[in-house]
Amino acid sequence: MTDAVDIRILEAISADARATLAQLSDKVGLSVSAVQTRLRKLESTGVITGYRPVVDPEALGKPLAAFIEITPLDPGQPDDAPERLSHLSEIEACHSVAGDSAYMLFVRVASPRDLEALIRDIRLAASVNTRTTIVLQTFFENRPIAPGGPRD
Amino acid sequence: MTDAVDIRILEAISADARATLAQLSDKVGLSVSAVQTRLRKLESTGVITGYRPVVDPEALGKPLAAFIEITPLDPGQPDDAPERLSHLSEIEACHSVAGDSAYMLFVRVASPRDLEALIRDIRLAASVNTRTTIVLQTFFENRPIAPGGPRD
DNA sequence: CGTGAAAACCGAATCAG
DNA sequence: CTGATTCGGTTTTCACG
Repeated sequence: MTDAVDIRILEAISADARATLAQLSDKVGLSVSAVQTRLRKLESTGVITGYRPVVDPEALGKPLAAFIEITPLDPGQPDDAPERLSHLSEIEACHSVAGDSAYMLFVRVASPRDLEALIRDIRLAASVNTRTTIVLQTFFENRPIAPGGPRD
Repeated sequence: MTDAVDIRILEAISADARATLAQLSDKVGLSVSAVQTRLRKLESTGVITGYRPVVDPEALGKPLAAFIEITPLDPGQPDDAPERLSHLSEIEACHSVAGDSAYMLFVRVASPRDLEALIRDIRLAASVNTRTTIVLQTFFENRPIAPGGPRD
C-alpha cells in the first residue's frame, strides 16, 4: 500500500509539512505531478491524516507537562474514560496500556495549580484514581521521521 | 509576546498546517498581509518550530507503541542518556521526569521482537534499567490545539 | 504509473492610506 | 492593519509515453 517512494515522500514532507510539491519533487527525485498524485493518495487513504505546526508549549502558556496514569475506581463499569476525558483540552494524548494502570495520559498545563485542577477534573469525569509523573525537561519529541529509518 | 490574535492563527494553522494564507485569513478575520506578517514572526521567534504531517503509524509499519521508563544503573555517572539515545529512530520522545525513574521514552516499533531489540539497545547505549508499558490502543494524540482552549 | 508543458491560481513582497 | 498591485512560483490539468 505504501511503497519505498511513498516513504521517501513521507520523510520529505515530515521535515517540512508546508513544503511545496516542487521542493518535495527535488528531494524525492520524481516529477511534480507524480509527487502530487502520490501525496493525494496518501491523504485519501488515511496514511496522512492531517498537518500540524510544532508549537512551543511555553509560548502557549503551558510550560508544565506531565504523564497521568489512571485506573478505574470500579473495575466493573462501562469503561468509556477516553470519551469522558476528550473534552479536556489539556490532555494531549490518551492511550490504553497494559500495566499497572488502565490508561496513560499526556497533559500540558500552565502551572502546578492548574495541574491540580486538571487531576481533579479527570478523577471526577472518569471515576478514576490517578498517578502523576511530572516532566522536568523534554529533550526531544515530534521528531521528523528518520531518513532511512530503522534498519530494514 | 503572543497575543490573542496570534493564538487564533495558531489554532487555525493547527487544524491544517498546509492551509494557505487566504484560508487562515478567513478563519482569523484578519487581512492576508497581517496574517502573513504574524505567521512569519511566530516562525522567526520560535513559537512555531516546524510543520509535520500526522502519519498513521501502522502505514509506516510500526503498529506497536510503548512507554519505556529508564533509570541509570550507576547514579553517579555523567547523565547524558538523551544524547546517547537520540540516534535510535524508534524513540519518538524523551523526557526527564520526577518520579520512580529518570526518563520517560515513547517508542514505536514493528513487532514485539523489535521492541525487545530496542530495549536491549537502550540498555546498552545508556547504561540503564528499563520498565516498559505497552500501549494497547491509542484513543487520541496529535490533537489540534483547541479553539478556545482551557477556560481563561 | 510516470513525464512534461500549458494555463489558472496563489503567495511573497511592497507600498500608500 | 488594510487593500491594492505586481511578479514569480505553485498547483492543476491534460496529452502522451
